[in-house]
Amino acid sequence: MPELPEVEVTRLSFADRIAGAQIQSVRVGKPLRWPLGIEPNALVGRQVQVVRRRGKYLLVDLDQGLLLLHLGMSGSLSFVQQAPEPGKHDHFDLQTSRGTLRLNDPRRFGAVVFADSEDDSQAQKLLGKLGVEPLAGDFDPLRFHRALVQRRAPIKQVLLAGDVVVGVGNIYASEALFLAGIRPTTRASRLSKPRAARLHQAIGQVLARAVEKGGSTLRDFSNAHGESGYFQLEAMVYGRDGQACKVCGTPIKAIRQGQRSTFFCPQCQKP
DNA sequence: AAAAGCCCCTGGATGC
DNA sequence: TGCATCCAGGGGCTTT
Repeated sequence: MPELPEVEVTRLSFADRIAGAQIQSVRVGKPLRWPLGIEPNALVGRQVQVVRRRGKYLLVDLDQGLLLLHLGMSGSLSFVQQAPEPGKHDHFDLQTSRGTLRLNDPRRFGAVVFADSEDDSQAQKLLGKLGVEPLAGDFDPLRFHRALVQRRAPIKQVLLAGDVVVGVGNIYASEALFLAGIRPTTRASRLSKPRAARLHQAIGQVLARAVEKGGSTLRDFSNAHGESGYFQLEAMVYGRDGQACKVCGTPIKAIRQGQRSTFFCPQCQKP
């Protein structure tokens, strides 16, 4: 579910409220993707400092170490003063002096991992190969083009891989490629400098807009306040198989690339 | 090195 | 409130 916009919207919805809180108890439910990596009780008494984001990971800095949170496909966080009894899909609770941060994740592809520092091997295994942040200043079109030229895979799959640029998942990859007028099957290495620059711009544009709209709520995404997102209403191609292109009226096509669905307009998007 | 497949897991939608 | 099948916003790991 959660791509960069959903993760960022989630972060914004609780970061200020949890900053400075002291951890009072930790509850773990069913196993998530990876073990926590620390005895839960060892976190009690530590203080939450800031909540950052790297790609689709949330980094919760503590006064000693940090927690890496990933929402996987179906995860969402809530942060409330008084948490109700945990439901069957509530698999992690961080009860603090300011409220309880709770991870709900039916499919359990998500994770909460403790690391002593961002540089240690535990954290680097997850963060080490991540590409550039698309909403940060160091995402520049020429560098982007130079990276793409070395990849022969279809551009959609290069975007999803996350080692060139992070945060672009299945929805926003299709949307950005539509905005850029690029066919998702085009080999990344065949993109000209101007087309790469156009894609670079489209990625920034679509992600920023999605953050503004609170992310996309397709089935059940909500931020830590429980609020839905509305970007899906603005989707140009994602989930619109067979429907008319909003620009030219041509039916949108759905294909599969690397076991993921891809949507594009055969008229507006050139190989 | 890069690319392609596989798989983790649950639940909703659809078809029979 | 039957059963089988397919699909879903991710990504690490293994194999080519």
